[in-house]
Amino acid sequence: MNDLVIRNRVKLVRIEQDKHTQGELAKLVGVTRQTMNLIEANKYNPTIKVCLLISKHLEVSLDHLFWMEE
Amino acid sequence: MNDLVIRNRVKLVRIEQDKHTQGELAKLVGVTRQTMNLIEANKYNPTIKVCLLISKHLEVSLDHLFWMEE
DNA sequence: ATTGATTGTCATATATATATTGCATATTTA
DNA sequence: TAAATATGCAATATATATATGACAATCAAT
Repeated sequence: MNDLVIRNRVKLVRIEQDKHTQGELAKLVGVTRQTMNLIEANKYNPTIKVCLLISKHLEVSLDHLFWMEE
Repeated sequence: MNDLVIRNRVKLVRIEQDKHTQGELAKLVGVTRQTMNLIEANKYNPTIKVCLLISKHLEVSLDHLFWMEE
């Protein structure tokens, strides 16, 4: 439809916190590591449910984690 | 996987603002009215892209619009 | 009462988010 | 420097978000 891109700083925040591996976060959220990998690489457009779970486990707001670019 | 529910106040905010009809908001966001209807009825788990577009056009934060309940 | 606009909802089709398995490459740690 | 762990990324399968078209129900303004 539009060519706007969804970006996130999941990987950045996860690494900064040095608390979970990609696989651990995936497990906490309830998705596979591959799905988390694609989300972190900004190659997916995840559902709000997954985003809310990531936000919860990383303890940062949705708005801080996800945004739009043109 | 889990039985947690995603809720939103899209309809509430839209009606309060008295600015767009369901169909107009759908068009602005780039989805069909039916999709917007299901989102407003909390029967869908929309993608973050759609959520960000709704948030943008209603001019409220993601965190204010979407949350989780157990 | 009737018309027009808005909304709820159905049934079917398509696109894509997510799962599964597997393997190669980094990165860390002993 | 080897072994263990973490990450990136294929290919294919499945579940579900979204589209399409249509119609009934609700509500507002005649």
